[in-house]
Amino acid sequence: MENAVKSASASRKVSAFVATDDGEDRKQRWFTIGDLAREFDVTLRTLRFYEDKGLLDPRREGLNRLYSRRDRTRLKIVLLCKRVGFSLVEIKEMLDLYDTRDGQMTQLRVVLAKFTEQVAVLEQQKKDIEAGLVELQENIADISAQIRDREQKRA
Amino acid sequence: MENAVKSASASRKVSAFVATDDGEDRKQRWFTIGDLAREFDVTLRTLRFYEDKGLLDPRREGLNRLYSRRDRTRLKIVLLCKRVGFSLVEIKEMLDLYDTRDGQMTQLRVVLAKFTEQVAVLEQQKKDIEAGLVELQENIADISAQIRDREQKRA
DNA sequence: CTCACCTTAACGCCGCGTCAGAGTGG
DNA sequence: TCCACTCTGACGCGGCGTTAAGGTGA
Repeated sequence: MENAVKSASASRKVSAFVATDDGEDRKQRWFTIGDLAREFDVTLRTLRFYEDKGLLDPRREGLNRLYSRRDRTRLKIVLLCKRVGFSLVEIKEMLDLYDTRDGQMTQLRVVLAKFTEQVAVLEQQKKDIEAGLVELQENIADISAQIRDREQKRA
Repeated sequence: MENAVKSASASRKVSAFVATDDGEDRKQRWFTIGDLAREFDVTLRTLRFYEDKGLLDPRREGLNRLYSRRDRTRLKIVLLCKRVGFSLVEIKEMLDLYDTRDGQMTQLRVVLAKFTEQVAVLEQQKKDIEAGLVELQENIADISAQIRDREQKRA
Protein backbone atom coordinates (compact mmCIF):
# COMPACT_ATOMS: atom_id res chain seq x y z
CA MET A 1 0.00 0.00 0.00
CA GLU A 2 1.35 3.34 -1.05
CA ASN A 3 1.22 5.64 1.93
CA ALA A 4 -0.96 8.66 2.16
CA VAL A 5 1.52 11.59 2.35
CA LYS A 6 -0.41 14.08 4.46
CA SER A 7 0.02 17.46 6.12
CA ALA A 8 1.26 20.39 4.09
CA SER A 9 0.61 24.10 3.49
CA ALA A 10 0.40 25.27 -0.10
CA SER A 11 1.90 28.75 -0.24
CA ARG A 12 -0.93 30.67 -1.86
CA LYS A 13 1.13 33.23 -3.75
CA VAL A 14 -0.75 35.61 -5.93
CA SER A 15 -0.31 35.37 -9.67
CA ALA A 16 1.86 32.32 -10.04
CA PHE A 17 1.49 32.86 -13.77
CA VAL A 18 3.75 35.83 -13.53
CA ALA A 19 6.92 33.83 -13.17
CA THR A 20 8.47 35.84 -10.35
CA ASP A 21 10.43 32.75 -9.40
CA ASP A 22 10.34 34.13 -5.98
CA GLY A 23 13.42 32.88 -4.26
CA GLU A 24 11.39 31.57 -1.36
CA ASP A 25 13.61 28.53 -1.20
CA ARG A 26 16.26 28.93 -3.81
CA LYS A 27 18.35 26.34 -2.03
CA GLN A 28 16.64 23.30 -3.46
CA ARG A 29 17.12 22.60 -7.18
CA TRP A 30 15.50 19.21 -7.62
CA PHE A 31 12.52 17.52 -6.08
CA THR A 32 11.39 13.92 -5.79
CA ILE A 33 7.78 13.03 -6.36
CA GLY A 34 7.38 12.61 -2.62
CA ASP A 35 8.78 16.09 -2.00
CA LEU A 36 6.17 17.72 -4.18
CA ALA A 37 3.41 15.48 -2.89
CA ARG A 38 4.15 16.54 0.67
CA GLU A 39 4.63 20.20 -0.13
CA PHE A 40 1.40 20.59 -2.07
CA ASP A 41 -0.64 17.91 -0.33
CA VAL A 42 -1.43 15.82 -3.38
CA THR A 43 -0.90 12.09 -3.93
CA LEU A 44 1.81 10.50 -6.04
CA ARG A 45 -0.94 9.23 -8.31
CA THR A 46 -2.04 12.79 -8.95
CA LEU A 47 1.45 13.89 -9.98
CA ARG A 48 1.81 10.92 -12.32
CA PHE A 49 -1.64 11.61 -13.72
CA TYR A 50 -0.75 15.22 -14.44
CA GLU A 51 2.37 14.05 -16.21
CA ASP A 52 0.31 11.65 -18.30
CA LYS A 53 -1.93 14.57 -19.26
CA GLY A 54 1.05 16.68 -20.32
CA LEU A 55 0.92 19.14 -17.45
CA LEU A 56 4.27 18.14 -15.96
CA ASP A 57 7.36 16.68 -17.55
CA PRO A 58 10.00 15.69 -14.99
CA ARG A 59 13.33 14.26 -16.07
CA ARG A 60 14.30 10.78 -15.01
CA GLU A 61 17.10 9.50 -12.87
CA GLY A 62 16.92 5.84 -13.69
CA LEU A 63 13.26 5.10 -13.27
CA ASN A 64 12.64 7.78 -10.69
CA ARG A 65 11.17 11.15 -11.52
CA LEU A 66 13.11 14.31 -10.78
CA TYR A 67 11.22 17.57 -10.78
CA SER A 68 12.89 20.93 -11.48
CA ARG A 69 11.92 24.26 -9.99
CA ARG A 70 10.10 24.93 -13.23
CA ASP A 71 8.03 21.78 -12.78
CA ARG A 72 7.28 22.91 -9.28
CA THR A 73 6.08 26.28 -10.54
CA ARG A 74 3.90 24.61 -13.16
CA LEU A 75 2.39 22.42 -10.47
CA LYS A 76 1.65 25.47 -8.40
CA ILE A 77 -0.17 26.98 -11.34
CA VAL A 78 -2.08 23.77 -12.00
CA LEU A 79 -3.32 23.68 -8.44
CA LEU A 80 -4.27 27.33 -8.46
CA CYS A 81 -6.25 26.85 -11.65
CA LYS A 82 -7.95 23.79 -10.22
CA ARG A 83 -9.03 25.71 -7.14
CA VAL A 84 -10.73 28.26 -9.34
CA GLY A 85 -12.51 25.58 -11.32
CA PHE A 86 -10.63 25.02 -14.59
CA SER A 87 -10.42 21.59 -16.20
CA LEU A 88 -7.04 19.97 -16.76
CA VAL A 89 -7.38 20.47 -20.50
CA GLU A 90 -7.98 24.19 -20.07
CA ILE A 91 -5.03 24.40 -17.72
CA LYS A 92 -2.79 22.69 -20.22
CA GLU A 93 -3.86 25.11 -22.94
CA MET A 94 -2.94 28.05 -20.75
CA LEU A 95 0.37 26.58 -19.65
CA ASP A 96 1.37 25.71 -23.19
CA LEU A 97 1.17 29.37 -24.20
CA TYR A 98 4.41 29.91 -22.30
CA ASP A 99 6.28 29.00 -25.45
CA THR A 100 5.06 31.92 -27.55
CA ARG A 101 7.95 34.18 -28.47
CA ASP A 102 6.51 37.49 -27.27
CA GLY A 103 7.74 37.16 -23.72
CA GLN A 104 4.50 35.69 -22.37
CA MET A 105 2.38 38.63 -23.47
CA THR A 106 0.04 36.28 -25.32
CA GLN A 107 -0.12 33.99 -22.32
CA LEU A 108 -0.84 36.83 -19.95
CA ARG A 109 -3.61 38.17 -22.14
CA VAL A 110 -5.25 34.80 -22.70
CA VAL A 111 -5.04 33.90 -19.03
CA LEU A 112 -6.48 37.26 -18.07
CA ALA A 113 -9.41 36.66 -20.41
CA LYS A 114 -10.04 33.14 -19.16
CA PHE A 115 -9.83 34.16 -15.53
CA THR A 116 -12.26 36.96 -16.18
CA GLU A 117 -14.76 34.59 -17.80
CA GLN A 118 -14.29 32.13 -14.97
CA VAL A 119 -15.61 34.69 -12.51
CA ALA A 120 -19.01 34.39 -14.18
CA VAL A 121 -18.83 30.60 -14.05
CA LEU A 122 -18.13 30.53 -10.33
CA GLU A 123 -20.78 33.12 -9.66
CA GLN A 124 -23.33 30.94 -11.43
CA GLN A 125 -22.27 27.94 -9.37
CA LYS A 126 -22.63 30.03 -6.28
CA LYS A 127 -26.17 30.93 -7.27
CA ASP A 128 -27.02 27.27 -7.87
CA ILE A 129 -25.74 26.38 -4.44
CA GLU A 130 -27.66 29.20 -2.83
CA ALA A 131 -30.81 28.02 -4.58
CA GLY A 132 -30.07 24.52 -3.31
CA LEU A 133 -29.76 25.86 0.22
CA VAL A 134 -33.14 27.55 -0.07
CA GLU A 135 -34.76 24.34 -1.30
CA LEU A 136 -33.15 22.45 1.54
CA GLN A 137 -34.46 24.85 4.15
CA GLU A 138 -37.97 24.85 2.68
CA ASN A 139 -38.06 21.08 2.78
CA ILE A 140 -36.61 20.91 6.26
CA ALA A 141 -39.38 23.18 7.46
CA ASP A 142 -42.07 21.18 5.68
CA ILE A 143 -40.86 17.82 6.83
CA SER A 144 -40.50 19.02 10.40
CA ALA A 145 -44.09 20.19 10.30
CA GLN A 146 -45.24 16.85 8.93
CA ILE A 147 -43.44 14.99 11.66
CA ARG A 148 -45.02 17.15 14.32
CA ASP A 149 -48.45 16.64 12.74
CA ARG A 150 -48.16 12.90 12.74
CA GLU A 151 -46.84 12.76 16.27
CA GLN A 152 -49.87 14.81 17.27
CA LYS A 153 -52.37 12.41 15.71
CA ARG A 154 -50.74 9.47 17.40
CA ALA A 155 -51.39 11.09 20.73
CA MET B 1 -29.80 10.39 -33.42
CA GLU B 2 -32.19 10.56 -30.52
CA ASN B 3 -33.57 14.06 -30.30
CA ALA B 4 -32.88 16.43 -27.48
CA VAL B 5 -36.32 16.94 -25.89
CA LYS B 6 -36.03 20.46 -24.60
CA SER B 7 -38.08 23.18 -22.92
CA ALA B 8 -39.93 22.43 -19.70
CA SER B 9 -40.69 23.88 -16.29
CA ALA B 10 -40.18 21.63 -13.29
CA SER B 11 -42.86 22.49 -10.78
CA ARG B 12 -40.76 23.15 -7.70
CA LYS B 13 -43.20 21.99 -5.04
CA VAL B 14 -41.94 22.07 -1.53
CA SER B 15 -41.46 18.79 0.28
CA ALA B 16 -42.14 16.28 -2.44
CA PHE B 17 -41.21 13.68 0.14
CA VAL B 18 -44.45 14.32 1.90
CA ALA B 19 -46.56 12.43 -0.59
CA THR B 20 -49.38 14.94 -0.87
CA ASP B 21 -50.11 13.54 -4.32
CA ASP B 22 -51.35 16.94 -5.04
CA GLY B 23 -53.97 16.55 -7.70
CA GLU B 24 -52.27 19.09 -9.93
CA ASP B 25 -53.07 16.97 -12.96
CA ARG B 26 -55.01 14.02 -11.80
CA LYS B 27 -56.26 13.42 -15.30
CA GLN B 28 -53.19 11.60 -16.58
CA ARG B 29 -52.55 8.12 -15.17
CA TRP B 30 -49.66 6.88 -17.30
CA PHE B 31 -46.67 8.50 -18.88
CA THR B 32 -44.29 7.52 -21.65
CA ILE B 33 -40.61 8.09 -21.27
CA GLY B 34 -40.88 11.05 -23.62
CA ASP B 35 -43.62 12.60 -21.50
CA LEU B 36 -41.48 12.61 -18.39
CA ALA B 37 -38.41 13.72 -20.29
CA ARG B 38 -40.25 16.76 -21.61
CA GLU B 39 -41.95 17.59 -18.36
CA PHE B 40 -38.80 17.50 -16.24
CA ASP B 41 -36.28 18.47 -18.90
CA VAL B 42 -34.12 15.39 -18.70
CA THR B 43 -33.00 13.05 -21.49
CA LEU B 44 -34.32 9.57 -22.16
CA ARG B 45 -30.88 8.27 -21.30
CA THR B 46 -31.17 9.82 -17.86
CA LEU B 47 -34.50 8.11 -17.16
CA ARG B 48 -33.15 4.75 -18.28
CA PHE B 49 -30.04 5.30 -16.21
CA TYR B 50 -32.10 6.04 -13.11
CA GLU B 51 -34.04 2.86 -13.74
CA ASP B 52 -30.82 0.91 -14.02
CA LYS B 53 -29.75 2.34 -10.66
CA GLY B 54 -33.02 1.28 -9.04
CA LEU B 55 -34.49 4.76 -8.66
CA LEU B 56 -37.40 4.17 -11.02
CA ASP B 57 -39.25 1.01 -11.96
CA PRO B 58 -41.77 1.56 -14.77
CA ARG B 59 -43.92 -1.27 -16.01
CA ARG B 60 -43.67 -2.43 -19.58
CA GLU B 61 -46.11 -2.41 -22.41
CA GLY B 62 -44.34 -4.71 -24.80
CA LEU B 63 -40.86 -3.25 -24.83
CA ASN B 64 -41.95 0.28 -24.05
CA ARG B 65 -41.79 1.77 -20.58
CA LEU B 66 -44.93 3.05 -18.90
CA TYR B 67 -44.51 5.29 -15.88
CA SER B 68 -47.15 5.60 -13.18
CA ARG B 69 -47.93 8.70 -11.16
CA ARG B 70 -45.89 7.14 -8.40
CA ASP B 71 -42.88 6.87 -10.71
CA ARG B 72 -43.41 10.49 -11.62
CA THR B 73 -43.40 11.47 -7.96
CA ARG B 74 -40.24 9.50 -7.33
CA LEU B 75 -38.59 11.21 -10.27
CA LYS B 76 -39.60 14.57 -8.84
CA ILE B 77 -37.92 13.63 -5.58
CA VAL B 78 -34.83 12.40 -7.35
CA LEU B 79 -34.44 15.69 -9.17
CA LEU B 80 -35.03 17.70 -6.03
CA CYS B 81 -32.39 15.71 -4.19
CA LYS B 82 -29.97 16.15 -7.05
CA ARG B 83 -30.41 19.90 -7.04
CA VAL B 84 -29.43 19.96 -3.38
CA GLY B 85 -26.37 17.85 -4.04
CA PHE B 86 -27.12 14.25 -3.07
CA SER B 87 -25.64 11.31 -4.95
CA LEU B 88 -27.90 8.80 -6.65
CA VAL B 89 -26.97 6.17 -4.08
CA GLU B 90 -27.98 8.45 -1.23
CA ILE B 91 -31.21 9.27 -3.00
CA LYS B 92 -32.01 5.61 -3.46
CA GLU B 93 -31.41 4.96 0.21
CA MET B 94 -33.86 7.68 1.16
CA LEU B 95 -36.48 6.59 -1.36
CA ASP B 96 -36.28 2.97 -0.28
CA LEU B 97 -37.30 3.91 3.24
CA TYR B 98 -40.81 4.41 1.94
CA ASP B 99 -41.47 0.73 2.57
CA THR B 100 -41.09 0.85 6.33
CA ARG B 101 -44.37 0.04 8.00
CA ASP B 102 -44.61 3.04 10.32
CA GLY B 103 -46.36 5.28 7.80
CA GLN B 104 -43.18 6.92 6.58
CA MET B 105 -42.16 8.22 9.98
CA THR B 106 -38.78 6.57 9.63
CA GLN B 107 -38.36 8.00 6.17
CA LEU B 108 -39.34 11.48 7.26
CA ARG B 109 -36.93 11.41 10.15
CA VAL B 110 -34.02 10.09 8.13
CA VAL B 111 -34.65 12.53 5.31
CA LEU B 112 -34.88 15.39 7.78
CA ALA B 113 -31.53 14.39 9.24
CA LYS B 114 -29.85 14.03 5.86
CA PHE B 115 -31.22 17.33 4.60
CA THR B 116 -30.01 19.04 7.72
CA GLU B 117 -26.50 17.64 7.27
CA GLN B 118 -26.55 18.60 3.63
CA VAL B 119 -26.90 22.24 4.57
CA ALA B 120 -23.40 22.11 6.00
CA VAL B 121 -22.09 20.43 2.86
CA LEU B 122 -23.49 23.10 0.56
CA GLU B 123 -22.28 25.85 2.83
CA GLN B 124 -18.77 24.43 2.62
CA GLN B 125 -18.99 24.30 -1.16
CA LYS B 126 -20.15 27.87 -1.15
CA LYS B 127 -17.11 28.87 0.89
CA ASP B 128 -14.81 27.06 -1.50
CA ILE B 129 -16.33 28.90 -4.42
CA GLU B 130 -16.05 32.22 -2.66
CA ALA B 131 -12.40 31.52 -1.93
CA GLY B 132 -11.95 30.67 -5.59
CA LEU B 133 -13.51 33.96 -6.58
CA VAL B 134 -11.11 35.82 -4.32
CA GLU B 135 -8.13 34.03 -5.86
CA LEU B 136 -9.44 34.80 -9.31
CA GLN B 137 -9.76 38.49 -8.55
CA GLU B 138 -6.32 38.69 -6.99
CA ASN B 139 -4.78 37.09 -10.03
CA ILE B 140 -6.76 39.23 -12.41
CA ALA B 141 -5.43 42.31 -10.69
CA ASP B 142 -1.85 41.02 -10.71
CA ILE B 143 -1.88 39.96 -14.31
CA SER B 144 -3.43 43.21 -15.41
CA ALA B 145 -0.65 45.07 -13.64
CA GLN B 146 1.97 42.91 -15.31
CA ILE B 147 0.50 43.56 -18.72
CA ARG B 148 0.49 47.31 -18.13
CA ASP B 149 4.09 47.12 -16.91
CA ARG B 150 5.31 45.31 -19.97
CA GLU B 151 3.41 47.55 -22.34
CA GLN B 152 5.08 50.45 -20.58
CA LYS B 153 8.60 49.11 -21.10
CA ARG B 154 7.96 48.47 -24.77
CA ALA B 155 7.13 52.17 -25.22
C1' DC C 1 -42.53 5.63 -47.99
C1' DT C 2 -41.55 8.64 -44.13
C1' DC C 3 -41.81 10.25 -39.39
C1' DA C 4 -41.95 10.27 -34.57
C1' DC C 5 -41.07 7.54 -31.04
C1' DC C 6 -39.29 3.82 -28.78
C1' DT C 7 -35.64 -0.17 -27.74
C1' DT C 8 -30.86 -2.47 -26.19
C1' DA C 9 -25.84 -2.44 -26.02
C1' DA C 10 -21.66 -0.48 -25.38
C1' DC C 11 -17.88 2.86 -25.42
C1' DG C 12 -16.30 7.70 -23.82
C1' DC C 13 -15.31 11.40 -20.45
C1' DC C 14 -12.92 13.48 -16.13
C1' DG C 15 -9.97 13.33 -12.22
C1' DC C 16 -8.17 10.77 -10.04
C1' DG C 17 -8.49 6.37 -6.01
C1' DT C 18 -7.09 2.03 -5.34
C1' DC C 19 -5.38 -2.06 -5.80
C1' DA C 20 -1.47 -5.55 -7.48
C1' DG C 21 3.20 -6.72 -8.04
C1' DA C 22 7.75 -5.43 -8.20
C1' DG C 23 12.23 -2.93 -7.67
C1' DT C 24 15.94 0.05 -5.17
C1' DG C 25 19.01 2.16 -1.55
C1' DG C 26 20.41 2.37 3.05
C1' DT D 1 16.28 -8.35 7.00
C1' DC D 2 13.41 -4.50 7.00
C1' DC D 3 11.91 0.11 5.87
C1' DA D 4 11.01 3.97 3.05
C1' DC D 5 10.47 5.14 -1.27
C1' DT D 6 9.65 4.54 -5.99
C1' DC D 7 7.89 2.24 -10.34
C1' DT D 8 4.34 0.40 -14.10
C1' DG D 9 0.00 -1.24 -15.25
C1' DA D 10 -4.88 -1.57 -14.99
C1' DC D 11 -9.61 -1.56 -13.17
C1' DG D 12 -13.28 1.32 -10.65
C1' DC D 13 -16.45 5.22 -9.88
C1' DG D 14 -20.33 8.75 -10.76
C1' DG D 15 -23.55 10.55 -13.87
C1' DC D 16 -24.63 10.44 -17.50
C1' DG D 17 -23.53 11.78 -23.29
C1' DT D 18 -23.18 9.75 -27.42
C1' DT D 19 -23.04 6.87 -31.12
C1' DA D 20 -24.73 2.43 -33.46
C1' DA D 21 -28.30 -0.37 -35.05
C1' DG D 22 -32.68 -1.49 -35.05
C1' DG D 23 -38.08 -2.02 -34.08
C1' DT D 24 -43.11 -0.17 -34.14
C1' DG D 25 -47.34 2.25 -35.38
C1' DA D 26 -49.79 6.08 -37.88
